[in-house]
Amino acid sequence: MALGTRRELRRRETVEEILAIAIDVMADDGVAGLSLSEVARRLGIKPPSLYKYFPSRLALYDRLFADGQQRYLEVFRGGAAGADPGLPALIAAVEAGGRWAMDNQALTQLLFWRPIPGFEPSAEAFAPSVAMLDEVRRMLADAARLGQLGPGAAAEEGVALFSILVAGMFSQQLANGPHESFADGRFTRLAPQIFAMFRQHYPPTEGSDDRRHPHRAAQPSPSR
Amino acid sequence: MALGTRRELRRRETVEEILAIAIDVMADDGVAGLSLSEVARRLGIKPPSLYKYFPSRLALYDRLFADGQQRYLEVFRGGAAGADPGLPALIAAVEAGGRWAMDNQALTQLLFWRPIPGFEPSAEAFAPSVAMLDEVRRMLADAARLGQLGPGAAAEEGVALFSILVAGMFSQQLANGPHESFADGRFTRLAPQIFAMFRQHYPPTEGSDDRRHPHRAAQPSPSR
DNA sequence: GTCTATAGCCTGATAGAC
DNA sequence: GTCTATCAGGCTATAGAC
Repeated sequence: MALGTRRELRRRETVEEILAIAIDVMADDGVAGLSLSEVARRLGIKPPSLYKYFPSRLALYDRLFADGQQRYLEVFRGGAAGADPGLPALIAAVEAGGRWAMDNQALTQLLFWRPIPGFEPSAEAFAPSVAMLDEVRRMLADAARLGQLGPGAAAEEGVALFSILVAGMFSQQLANGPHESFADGRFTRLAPQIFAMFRQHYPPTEGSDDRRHPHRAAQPSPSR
Repeated sequence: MALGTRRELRRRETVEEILAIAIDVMADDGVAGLSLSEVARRLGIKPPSLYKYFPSRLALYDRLFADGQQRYLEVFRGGAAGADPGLPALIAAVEAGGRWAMDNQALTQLLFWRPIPGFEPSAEAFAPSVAMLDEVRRMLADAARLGQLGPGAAAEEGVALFSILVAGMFSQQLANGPHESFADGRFTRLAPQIFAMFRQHYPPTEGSDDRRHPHRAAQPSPSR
């Protein structure tokens, strides 16, 4: 359903407009300060008309959460795409995600914190978040397989520790330097040290297939 | 001024009551959902009466921020008090702070995040936060002096990295497991690993006065 | 899909009586 | 320091005309 008839195309455009305005309103008035009346005002319609597109304020939050999570996931994957597999891909992905987070602070707060009591994202809206975690786990497993990290990095504890590092970096930067860029931020610019810490905590095991640092444990790598 | 006449004592008590109720309201309705009317309702007075104690809603936030920061600092120092100086004191302090954070989530959000657009804590309210940072820096310097950590740990970068670790642990736990305790939380229970990571990143230098681990062998210095 | 009208709340803040 | 009265709005949401 919802094929590309002109009517439905127009409807989609309006929904996208509403979402973009809602993000602006959150940027101005805080995530919790999102109001349907203000969105309607900026869109040039009356508040009741919004109910043709979203059945309630919480439904709007849910859609914002779902779309934000989805966009973050895409940016994350896009960041990984250009880099070598394993740790380099993961680092590139986190950096791309960090730039997006600094450019989309209201959405990031909605995704990473819990600023709206009474709002629980629906399972559907939460799906990209689960995919995100899998993505990280997969990249950590790649890194372990490639001998860039020890095997523990891809276990539950490793994934949790990694998420703490990333969340801490984003949180501190958003709270204490929201106007600084990812590259220059007092906290986000420490990303390389953060990754170094993680690597030191899960160092590659001795005999692993480390194609990235072949000089370390000089072994003739058998050609396959 | 403000000596202990009966009148002023009573006034202080009322102010304390208002602050306690305000914290409850934030716990129920979110940090941004704090309303003077609701506070008045729960206190059993009419909203205008509140203005005898606080000149505005933002002033109430400022006082909540100042008191919260102060209490957190006291808990932090109290946690350090019982432990050996240096790293053990720092670890005990962070753990005490973490337990307090889980028990005072609304206040923690006000202190660590920026949920209220338009609210900037006054310099006065911010003072304990500065003292807090000094406290951490001092403890890291102690740890370096005692040979528990390398000297870089107490430099600006080390303090920032440490704050990222702590903020990440708190943030992830508050956002993803607010009902779990500090000891059992999926993220906060990883505190020992977090500290281990930090120590690995700033390992004690060779000839330092390491009274705590005199047996330890040389470690490679962090890559950089 | 837009509107008007309205219900039924809510808010922060001030003036001024007591 | 408490109150009433009031200003001057704000909000989500629904009913129903067009």
